[in-house]
Amino acid sequence: MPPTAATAAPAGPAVDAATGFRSFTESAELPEPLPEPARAELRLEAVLAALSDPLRLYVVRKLLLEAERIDHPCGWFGIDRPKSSLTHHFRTLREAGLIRQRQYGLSRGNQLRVADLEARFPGLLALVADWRPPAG
Amino acid sequence: MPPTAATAAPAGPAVDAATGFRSFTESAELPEPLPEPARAELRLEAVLAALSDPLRLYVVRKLLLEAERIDHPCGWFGIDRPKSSLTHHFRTLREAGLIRQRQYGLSRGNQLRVADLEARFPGLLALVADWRPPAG
DNA sequence: TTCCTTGTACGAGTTGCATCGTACTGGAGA
DNA sequence: TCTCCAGTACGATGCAACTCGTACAAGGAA
Repeated sequence: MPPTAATAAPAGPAVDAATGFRSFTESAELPEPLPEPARAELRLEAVLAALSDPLRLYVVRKLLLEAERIDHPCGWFGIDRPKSSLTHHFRTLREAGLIRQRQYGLSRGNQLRVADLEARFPGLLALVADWRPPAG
Repeated sequence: MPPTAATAAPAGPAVDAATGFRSFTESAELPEPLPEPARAELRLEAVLAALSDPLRLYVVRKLLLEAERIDHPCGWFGIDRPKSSLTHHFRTLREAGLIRQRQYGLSRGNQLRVADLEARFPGLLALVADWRPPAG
């Protein structure tokens, strides 16, 4: 944590002009993530509980397969549920340590914690990648 | 599945005289398992939900590390809970497809479905083996 | 300033799960 | 036959999670 260096940086991260996606190549420009467990604090029970819900499994899988270096707001996932329900599920994922959330003005970027998860639970994300939804 | 061969076998499996443990080297002698999902029916969500409970994680890990070729009754695990609670957790594990249960007269043998789990969810059991209980 | 958008906070209703006491079943041994 | 024993079945309780509607906060654009 640099004491004062980041304050002069622009408010948001670099944005691809064509896609509107935010890039993570320059990590110094990013706003601080919302509260989350550190890598050493990740609990297998909590991670598995978070992944035992098909909706959250879908979110994690979509992030894993389609958003490796880019984060996306909640609306990007195309889930037809009330906003308050999505808030609940994304917070569950963040508190279990599966995703990192950053605030960009209005929207909130969701990024999978690939490195942390692979370090603590190697092979787990491969199981998520192989998953298929129950019926459809 | 041999059509009629197993009917003439003795009631129980081979038992080690020194330890009292039942061996699975002669599978033809075993009684039929209790109802369980077939390998192709295993659902990742259900398996992860079953493993999200620390008590069940402990049971699966103990079976994985200490009972590879042998099954054990519920009492063997040394869990200080009422019997009705243990029935609930072992049934949850069986219905999710993690363990196989066979009736030997009075007691019921619990065996981890290592081959099925490795085939459907490779690497999952390695995560269970690395798990450590929360505090103690 | 006014409106739109993204998402949170709060609360209520509902469901499901964990826990456990009690009664019961069915085999094994004295 | 009588008793013990491993485990089930049933029902009650309490708690946590899922779902959702509504109200609210805050940035961005007209």
